[in-house]
Amino acid sequence: METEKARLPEDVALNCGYLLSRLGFESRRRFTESIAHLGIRPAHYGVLAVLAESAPVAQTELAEALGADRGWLVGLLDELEAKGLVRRASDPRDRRRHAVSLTPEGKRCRREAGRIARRVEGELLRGLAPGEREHLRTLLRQMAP
Amino acid sequence: METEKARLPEDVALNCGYLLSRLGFESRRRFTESIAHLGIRPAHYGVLAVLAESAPVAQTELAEALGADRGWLVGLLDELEAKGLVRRASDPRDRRRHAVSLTPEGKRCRREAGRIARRVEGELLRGLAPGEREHLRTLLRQMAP
DNA sequence: TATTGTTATACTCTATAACTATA
DNA sequence: TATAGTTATAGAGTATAACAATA
Repeated sequence: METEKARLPEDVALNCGYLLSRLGFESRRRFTESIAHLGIRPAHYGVLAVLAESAPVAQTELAEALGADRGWLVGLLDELEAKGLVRRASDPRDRRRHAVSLTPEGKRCRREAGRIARRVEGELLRGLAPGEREHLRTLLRQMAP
Repeated sequence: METEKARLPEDVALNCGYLLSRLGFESRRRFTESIAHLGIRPAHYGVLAVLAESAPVAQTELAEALGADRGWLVGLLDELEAKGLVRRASDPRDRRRHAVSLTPEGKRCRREAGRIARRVEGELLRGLAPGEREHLRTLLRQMAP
């Protein structure tokens, strides 16, 4: 048995895919924790954020804007509706469609969670100078599409 | 119902936490897919990589090097052992401890998966110039400690 | 026949705690 | 009593397919 401490090799620890995966997980974990007192999880926040900008909207379009499956969205909307944060109204012109929109409480929750998201981002980037933060944002944005 | 497409607001789409989480997930997804033919998942690769550098090592130390729980490691080692990629030998000086190490096949698998990791990283960063890639790596490393 | 919302299922990753055998 | 390994459980996130109502 070796006496030296076991450690992750450099080629892994410096791989951007590994770093992104690790930091991405940590980022989500912190945000989840920081909005828990609002009674929502990150996925709920995504729904509220889209609705704040584009409501009313049908569920399929909402799922598409989130890059998610429409079946997965149903449960989230059930929870958000039960909390009084969103409304589902059936569209009179096409009764298959539900027009989803935010309630006033939903709008407040989105704003508050948005403030928290900015704060958590600040904590996550605390090791970087302001210029570096913007450069990182640019690089990530460039990879994202 | 609005006619314009629903979309994610800018303050979310440009939040570094959101971008990291999204890219981290995508990165892991691609790597998982790319090593599937080796019969391992990313977590197995982490184990192999640590062992390639620091074996033999006890399971608790291995888990610590991976930033993981020792209970979670057990199942991974069972699978790796069943595939003939790692060996567990009981330490004669302390029979509670298992000295874990790589088999020759385990070493080969680690090298092959390492090559794949570099390739996947290259594909992930294809939108960035070489200098930008190194800058990104530096920024991520700076956040990671 | 195609689409919208719904329901069900399964699989992975993660977190936690309790159990055993050794020390 | 403390530690190493093991086992069991539960929750969240994701992916997939099949279903009923409506177009």
